[in-house]
Amino acid sequence: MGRKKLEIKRIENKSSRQVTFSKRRNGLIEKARQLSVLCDASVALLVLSASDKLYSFSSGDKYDFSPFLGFSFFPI
Amino acid sequence: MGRKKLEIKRIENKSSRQVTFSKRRNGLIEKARQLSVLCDASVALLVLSASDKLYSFSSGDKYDFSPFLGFSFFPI
DNA sequence: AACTATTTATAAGA
DNA sequence: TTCTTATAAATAGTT
Repeated sequence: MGRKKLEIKRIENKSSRQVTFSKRRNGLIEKARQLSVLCDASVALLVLSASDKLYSFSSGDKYDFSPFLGFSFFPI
Repeated sequence: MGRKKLEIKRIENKSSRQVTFSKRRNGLIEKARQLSVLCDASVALLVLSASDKLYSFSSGDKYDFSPFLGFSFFPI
């Protein structure tokens, strides 16, 4: 999508990468929410930026992912 | 997207809901993968269908979400 | 942060 | 249910 087709490989330019991260992270979270609503599905999504900021979504109806996910999230 | 605009609320027709689930689940997983590659982000995604089938994605480079997620996933 | 030209995702239909 | 296609939505590059 967008003015040009983008190859799916690491974006080398740092500011472009940050802008794309912000746009696509928001898009992904919204898509996750839509899937859970439209299809009665439980969805948990965690995104960790390269600078270790955490963004997440969890549909908390039938199952609840969130309490444990905080702890599951660890460096290897 | 698609022939008509779709309201974001539970799809009542069961077969439509299943078809939409399958399409959007695949789309969401692909978007998660792209975000992780493009932006050097760690992403973990869990999707549980209404009939309790699990689908997941995890970018396993800097952080590894998957081992714990299996256990984090519980009915409330 | 907004815009908009394009690409991509997908709702219906075949 | 797999493929097609018209259309809605996301977003890459621009301002």
